[in-house]
Amino acid sequence: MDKTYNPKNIETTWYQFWEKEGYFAPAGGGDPYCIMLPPPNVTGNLHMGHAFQQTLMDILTRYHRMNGNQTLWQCGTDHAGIATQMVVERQLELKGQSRHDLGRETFTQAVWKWKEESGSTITNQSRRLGTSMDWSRERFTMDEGLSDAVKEVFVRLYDEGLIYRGKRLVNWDPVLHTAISDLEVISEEEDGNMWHIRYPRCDGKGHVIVATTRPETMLGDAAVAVHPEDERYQDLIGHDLELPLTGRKIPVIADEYVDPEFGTGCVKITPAHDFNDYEVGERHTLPLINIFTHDARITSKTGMELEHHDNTATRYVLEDADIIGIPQAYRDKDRFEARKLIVQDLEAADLLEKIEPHKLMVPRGDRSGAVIEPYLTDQWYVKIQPLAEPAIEAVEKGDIKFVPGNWDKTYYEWMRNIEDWCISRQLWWGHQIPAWYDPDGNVYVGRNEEEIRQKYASHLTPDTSLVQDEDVLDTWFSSALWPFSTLGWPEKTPELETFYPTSVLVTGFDIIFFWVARMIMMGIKFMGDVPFREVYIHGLVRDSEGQKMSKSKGNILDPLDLIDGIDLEQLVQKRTTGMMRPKDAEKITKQTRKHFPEGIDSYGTDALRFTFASLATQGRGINFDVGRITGYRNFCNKIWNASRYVMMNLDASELDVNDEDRELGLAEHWINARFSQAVDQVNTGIATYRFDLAAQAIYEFIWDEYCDWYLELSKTTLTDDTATEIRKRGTLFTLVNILEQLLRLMHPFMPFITEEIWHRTAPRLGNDGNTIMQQPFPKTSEVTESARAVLTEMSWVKLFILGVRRIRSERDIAPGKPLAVQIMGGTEDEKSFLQANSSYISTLGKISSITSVEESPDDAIIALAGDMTILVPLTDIIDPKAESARLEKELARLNNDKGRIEAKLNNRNFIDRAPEDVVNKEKHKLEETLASIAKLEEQHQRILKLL
RNA sequence: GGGCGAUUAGCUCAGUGGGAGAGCGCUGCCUUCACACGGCAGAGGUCGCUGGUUCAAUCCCAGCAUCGCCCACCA
Repeated sequence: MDKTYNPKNIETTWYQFWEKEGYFAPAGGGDPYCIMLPPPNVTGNLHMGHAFQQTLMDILTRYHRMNGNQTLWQCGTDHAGIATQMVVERQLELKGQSRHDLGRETFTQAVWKWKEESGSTITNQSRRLGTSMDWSRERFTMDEGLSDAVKEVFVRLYDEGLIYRGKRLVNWDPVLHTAISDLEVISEEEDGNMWHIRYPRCDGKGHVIVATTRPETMLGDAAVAVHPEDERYQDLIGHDLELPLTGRKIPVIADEYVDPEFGTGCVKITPAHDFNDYEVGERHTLPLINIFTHDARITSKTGMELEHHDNTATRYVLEDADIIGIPQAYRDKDRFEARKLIVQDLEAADLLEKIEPHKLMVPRGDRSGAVIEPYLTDQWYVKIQPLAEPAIEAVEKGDIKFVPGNWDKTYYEWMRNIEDWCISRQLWWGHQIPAWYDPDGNVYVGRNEEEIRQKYASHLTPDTSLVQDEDVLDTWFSSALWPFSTLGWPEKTPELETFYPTSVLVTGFDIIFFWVARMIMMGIKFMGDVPFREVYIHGLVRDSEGQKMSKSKGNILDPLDLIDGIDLEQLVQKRTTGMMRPKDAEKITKQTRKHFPEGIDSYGTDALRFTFASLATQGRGINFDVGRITGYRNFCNKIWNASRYVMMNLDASELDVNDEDRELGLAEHWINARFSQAVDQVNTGIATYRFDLAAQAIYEFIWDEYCDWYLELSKTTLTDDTATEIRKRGTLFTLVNILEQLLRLMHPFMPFITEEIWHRTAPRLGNDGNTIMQQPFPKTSEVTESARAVLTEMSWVKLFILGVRRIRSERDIAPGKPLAVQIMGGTEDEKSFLQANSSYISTLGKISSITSVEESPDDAIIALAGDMTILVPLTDIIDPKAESARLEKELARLNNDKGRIEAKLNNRNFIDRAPEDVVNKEKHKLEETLASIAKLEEQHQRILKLL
């Protein structure tokens, strides 16, 4: 074996082997265990969030597979409507083309082509992480099967009246020309102004002042509202105002929506361009006056008919620029340009009271960055209330459990205030809505045109032409079906039968609303059961300073760079290419050079995975510090070298470790008992999704127990010429046996290094299995009385050794110099511990002799091991001053303890009310402390004499 | 405005109603035949503040301060 662990050589080889052998597919007859991979965008790249999440899922998957479950990790990718379409549109842009130049069919073909080319990027990146997904079952949300499921759901919901089409205000992206959901709108505070505009009264009695952050929308005003009880404006209610610049008259209405305290107490009402105003308009039957085009330019359309708006009683949609009274100068102008003109004109007409700087929340599309416009369009909606109610109930009843538990509050909060889901998007890439229109505009919904012609044969003659709705469905519509569509629904497949409901969903809190809630609703609706029993919500990966990782901040870490390493120049280049704002390049370059002066080292997959596991605490933010991964890379090396030690000793010995005639010493019994405890901790950690605690248990066991103590203890036996053969065999066996079990314990966390070492280890124990993946997870053993005795004995032995080491270190005695040690006192147990383990103690403490004395010599340094006093007489080396100071410090600490315990025990209430065992514990503690103080005090007196 | 959460060693974070922990960093010693990606020993914290409950509070409760996130949003 090499002296240093080198992950590069082994990782891809093992992965290819696993995949080729089909080890990722469900097998065996155990209880099913299934995880659905949140499908990443098909054209995306694997980022730290994916890597983190997939590591956790892989740990669960490998763990359950080893525990004998029939385990499926269902993988696949998402077509990601807007994101993917934008990527391809950007490519066209470079060629000076738009999607309209190609036309819908050619464009979607181009997207498919791009999907075929780049779709494997992210899945291959996943493979580098060692993820044991069942690639043979990989799905894509626009697969034929999944598209069938989408149509099926749409048609059934429509037939039940749970999908409808309506003209409503939506969040309109004027760059992408599509509706987007509330969740895709990001509002951030920006600097703006508040314009105070005078609206003249028609009766000539002056004017009222309205304030707005968006003066251009005044063209679409349908009224001015005041609070019904606002005394200042009672005489105005019902009267008309002149709407400046348009020649229109608008009424003053009374509505409780108005806050009389705010501004002048007069609010302009623009029903077609503001969500609140829309509702006010609905209450007062105001017309919807649409002043914008799809590009958010001022409309120039004329000759339009008044359109009846059928959702409410009698509301009219006004879209005709002449009727609205839009001055010629504004028509076709961009909204921001129009704003300037309008403000100028108002000023010229002396209708502008004042302009105040004002901070406001500006809504922007999360994909395009464009300012979102509330805009009146025809869209498809899912009536959500009937679906939300059982979904809320499922969590209330405990059919679904959130981990950590308090996420259910967030879920309830959203689900109880949920509004109908707008599912149509004006894109070309996605599932086209299965609705067709006849020439009269009547709508027919069905799985395909043929079905519709049959279903509606009474309405349709064979020669009636039908045109399919141009819109596509929101990406999340198909994602919502993922837990059952991937298993074959609407067919009744064996996989569906076996794996639905799935075991757990592992996801970030950022998509609880987008995805989790919708899967729950759809799962209950169409499968009659929840899609998963548990939802484990993990934190989001941020940089070391807690900042979100983003291209524009230039703080992105690529998980593959952490695995393979990257030099500084390449890293800088990677971070500064393809940026939205090239200006930032300089700053990012500087920052990167400062943070990573040497670039990024190669750490290997296992170190990265272990880092992720150890970071998986319950917090919301996971701050990823590269220093952390260094520590776990070192840990991998530690494991590697511990194994190397074991192998070297096996090779050096002629003993057959598989011969069952062997004898175990205290160290062997001890490490076996400790191992069982470690397994227990790992089981608990995984069962409670505390991957950090599980990882910590592994780390501590290996480093602090197996390496620091057991390996050292084993040396005393193996190098002892007087040790018996069966004793040495017992030691060798325990070394390799614990190692082999450890590898299985660690495998879910670190698949590669464990597989590699396992193949060198397991054969020594007569196990010639093909892969560690298919080996059983280690079992715990019961903590017996004798195991407890072993733990007690060993901890005393350690105490003794630590005492000697401290004496050595604090008095600067050379580490190699053997010490003559004297002992005094001690309980019968301690005396027998010492006798039985003198070999361990002498070797690890580098002790030349141990003699028992009745009285302490004056010139000795002291340490305590329980009741036993350890003395090292060192006339030539001792510095009485230093030793006195050390003892004083130690005594101060003990006296402090003594004071605290005595105060407790002197408190009557404590004696009376505290549980008996707590009181006894304190009494015992006091005895020990007093005894220690007595011993140290005595020694202190002796040392003082030397001064 | 509504909701959720955080505040523990220089940094990043675990943790428990009854003796404050880890990793990294730091200090000293050690190139000892698994490992310097190492070994041994050590320094360092009034557990945000103020009250309350309790025999006992870093932990439970209330208030405050600071910070963060989500949702909504007053024109």
